[in-house]
Amino acid sequence: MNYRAIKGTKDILPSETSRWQSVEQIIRDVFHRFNYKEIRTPIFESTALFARSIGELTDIVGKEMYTFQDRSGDSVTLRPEGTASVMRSYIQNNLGEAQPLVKVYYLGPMFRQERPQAGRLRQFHQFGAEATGSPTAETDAEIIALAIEIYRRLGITNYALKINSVGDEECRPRYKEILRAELKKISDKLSPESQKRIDQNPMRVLDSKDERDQGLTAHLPLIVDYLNEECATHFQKVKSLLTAYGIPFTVDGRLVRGLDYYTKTAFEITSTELGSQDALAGGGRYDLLVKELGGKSTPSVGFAAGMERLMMILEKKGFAPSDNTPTLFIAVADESAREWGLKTAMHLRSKGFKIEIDLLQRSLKSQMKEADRQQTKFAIVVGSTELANGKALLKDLSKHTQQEVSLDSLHQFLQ
RNA sequence: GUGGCCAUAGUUCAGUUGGUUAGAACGCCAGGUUGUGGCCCUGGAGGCCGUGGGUUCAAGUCCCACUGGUCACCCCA
Repeated sequence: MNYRAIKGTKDILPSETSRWQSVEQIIRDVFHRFNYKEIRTPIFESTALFARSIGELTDIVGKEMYTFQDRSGDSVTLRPEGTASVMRSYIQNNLGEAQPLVKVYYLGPMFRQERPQAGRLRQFHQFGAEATGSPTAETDAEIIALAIEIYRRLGITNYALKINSVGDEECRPRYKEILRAELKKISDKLSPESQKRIDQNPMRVLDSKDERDQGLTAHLPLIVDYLNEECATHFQKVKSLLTAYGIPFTVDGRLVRGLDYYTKTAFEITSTELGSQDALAGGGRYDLLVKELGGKSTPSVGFAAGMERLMMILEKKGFAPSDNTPTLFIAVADESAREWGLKTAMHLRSKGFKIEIDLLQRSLKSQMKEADRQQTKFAIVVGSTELANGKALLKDLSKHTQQEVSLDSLHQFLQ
């Protein structure tokens, strides 16, 4: 075989697209119920946008981006996530000037050059939402509830919501210093990865999967205990709203987001039905980002979720997509009926019916087999006799019944 | 980037201590009173056994490399 899809990319085949479309439709519907409008941004942006927003020191920017020079020598990057582009667009198009709160969602491919594994591809799909312009805890709670509602609608049950507050530009640096000092005391016992993080991003050490690290850091202070009053009040409000909404959650004081722009609320939704890549969705508040990107200081909250991971669960659960099968298969018994069949197919399609007809000049038996394979609701067999009589047998393929119908009023029987 | 496992028809797999023409199931195609699906029956097409080296009288089977896949680390959705 000469050509294969690039490592870490996948074809979504005709046998799978119905399921994807159904799921996407439900996701869009939930977004619309919360009055979020879709935004579609380009899938590539100038490299600097991502470096600035996601953070120069993150793994995403440091080693996972598809970055290249275009023919004019500009450095461009395939988007590794959605928020940066949305915020860029928000600023560029002055979306915040038309209304104080802008609520948008997106759905589309993202790109990160990681080693592929279960639930992790190089081109993958994310959906997400951003609510920009509100500092209130109500907005954080809405974003979380919105994400949860999508999973609820899709019938996902084995998930867990973890939340945390990562503080703001005032209390977080203070906490980081305290934590850093504590980590330095045990630094020689920590994993090499964690040692590196002590200076760069000490909070990530608490998030380490390494069991020895977890044991060593078990008793260290958590940021929830060092929040300033504003952050603490905000966090409290988010929690009480989630409780009021009937959304179960656990506070995980070690939860940290991988992108640098988060402040205050951080959350993650994980599923026990996935492999080691078990995060279904993640998000939080990022009050500093818009200003960081050159806009007016504007508070914002959002989340992003992985489509493939969601599809993995839904496929396992046997999620049934909405019906896409043809309504009628027109089977022609002889040459005299072929042209009639083709014309009738066109006519009925224009009336809004899903019609299939054989294009391979196959035998009647083969046509019937094809109708069965396609799981069409009805099949009709037409030959010279039927054309002469103006009547034919319409067969209900699942009920195994048939009735004589007039060829002129076929559409009346196709419900 | 590091490591484990895997690689045989379209698909899922079986291939005995290396030993003649590489098999099954499903799928596909064609038939089964020349105008009728699903079940059943019969027949058929379809494999340089991932690629390249090596060991051997003999390699799908053993060894090495490469490529690809997969899972995990890492990271994250």
